[in-house]
Amino acid sequence: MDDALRSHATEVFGWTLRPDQVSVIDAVLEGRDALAVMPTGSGKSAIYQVAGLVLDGLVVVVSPLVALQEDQVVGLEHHEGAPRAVAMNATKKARAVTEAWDAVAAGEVTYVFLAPEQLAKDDVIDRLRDAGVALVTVDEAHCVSSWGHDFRPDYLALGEVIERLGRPPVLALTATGSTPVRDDVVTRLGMRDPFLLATGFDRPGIRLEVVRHAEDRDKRDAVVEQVAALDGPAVVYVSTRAATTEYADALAARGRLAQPYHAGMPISERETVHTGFLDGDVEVVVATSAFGMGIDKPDVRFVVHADIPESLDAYYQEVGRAGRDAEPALATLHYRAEDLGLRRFFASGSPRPATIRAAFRTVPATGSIPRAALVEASGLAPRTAGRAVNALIEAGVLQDDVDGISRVPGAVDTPDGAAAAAAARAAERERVEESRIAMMRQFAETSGCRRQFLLAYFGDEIPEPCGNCDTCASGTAYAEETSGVDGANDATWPPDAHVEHAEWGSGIVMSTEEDRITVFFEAAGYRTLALADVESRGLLERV
DNA sequence: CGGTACGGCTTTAGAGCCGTACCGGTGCGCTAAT
Repeated sequence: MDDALRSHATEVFGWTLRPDQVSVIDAVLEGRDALAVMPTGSGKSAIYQVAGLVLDGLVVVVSPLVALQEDQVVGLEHHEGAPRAVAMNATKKARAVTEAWDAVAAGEVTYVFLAPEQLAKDDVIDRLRDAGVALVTVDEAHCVSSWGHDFRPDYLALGEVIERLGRPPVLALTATGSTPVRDDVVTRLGMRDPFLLATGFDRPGIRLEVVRHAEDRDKRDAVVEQVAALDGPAVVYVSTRAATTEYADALAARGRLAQPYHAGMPISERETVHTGFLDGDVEVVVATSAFGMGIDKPDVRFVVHADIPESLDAYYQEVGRAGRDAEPALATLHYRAEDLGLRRFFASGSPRPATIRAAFRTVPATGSIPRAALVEASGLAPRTAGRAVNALIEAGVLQDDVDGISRVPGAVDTPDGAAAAAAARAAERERVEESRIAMMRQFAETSGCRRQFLLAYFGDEIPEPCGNCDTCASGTAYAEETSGVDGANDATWPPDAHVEHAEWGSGIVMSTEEDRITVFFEAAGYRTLALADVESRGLLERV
């Protein structure tokens, strides 16, 4: 990045770039793929915004929420001299969309914001490709991993979409992601040897606490008791919509300005709660996971989990909404082992065999069928069909390329075989999900330092207990930390090392403790092995 | 997987226990009815 661009960026956007941002911009401008894992508010958007100043062509930004797209467009419009930005989504009037596409075709637009569902449409791809795409940015890229396989299947097709756009460089941005999630994003987007920037995950100002409960009733009482006494903006996360109103009512009865928030509420009510929280008219938001992306309030003092999340990735993302102003904050997890049952339920639920067979039958033995035509011909609901197709792609039965969906040569070629292959792959996925839930459980039940555990999960290591969590306060974290990490083991099995296990296949070392090692296996999920066994029985092999 | 609602049962008339069925998160885009 030369001085001219640097000063041009400062002139247009008003900020000065940090070296880490520059390193990613440089990679992208050289035509390299890049994955940047940076905290919210650290200027991820600046990367593609600055790139847009010099790149010759469109900067396509895939964004999961329409609200985020609009925020970005408005933000860019604020800067005089910034290239033009448009968002394409279903909330736009047809006329506005037409005008926007005309402007794109005329070369008057640089940034185009859209959701992956827009990119599932052929005409959208054609228009973008004809205008010339210089960079594809996938914002909130962890959505590819967490939503792609079922909730929003179009996320999974992004890799192919990028090919069809002429395979420009790909920039993936996210504030979260353990190593397996990052690898998943890289694989699914088809990124090639990406430049990786992962800034530190530690948020030392957030105190971490876990409170264990045996009875559901006691847990509910304890949550209400705690939150009613808190002084400062708070978010309470729960796992069901019904619980949002139950807690909000109980807190309101205790004199707190508390409001529920979940995806089943009318948009206007959701906005009222959101803006009320920003303005201070709402002190406590009791929410499902719907309250998250796009919520940028710096002075949230408390994040209280009344129910345990599905993974440490989700947990830390939610916890990370506290204390963005760098002032002290508190994160409390109210834990009951039974609450993990709901998470297991959410993690299950694969397409039914009959659905898989129906989707498979629509794919010709030779040649291919476009996704849209397949959905039509299958007679299935679009979403159901999308999930089934994705399940078959993941199972290696079908493939997605420029012409559409086709059979993988040499793979199973009967509907029953396809159903069996999909079921086997789904079982593998459930094992992985189950292991992520198990990691969440281990975090909740550990007597060691919470932060050490959490950061190890994200591939960061801190040498000493943090001093700002409940186990450090009680002293158990120090008791756990016996003779320290064995340097020899660390050298043999360093974090991120690729290993092979006879039964579980290939994996990545997540962390090594004094007597045990945690490895993430692609097919089996997180597994913790005793180092003694690993050494004596040769369970793992470096690859 | 676990919680709740509900119907039926009982060493039977009022209440508690049991088994069973059902439900549970996240957002895009599009359509139909007002």
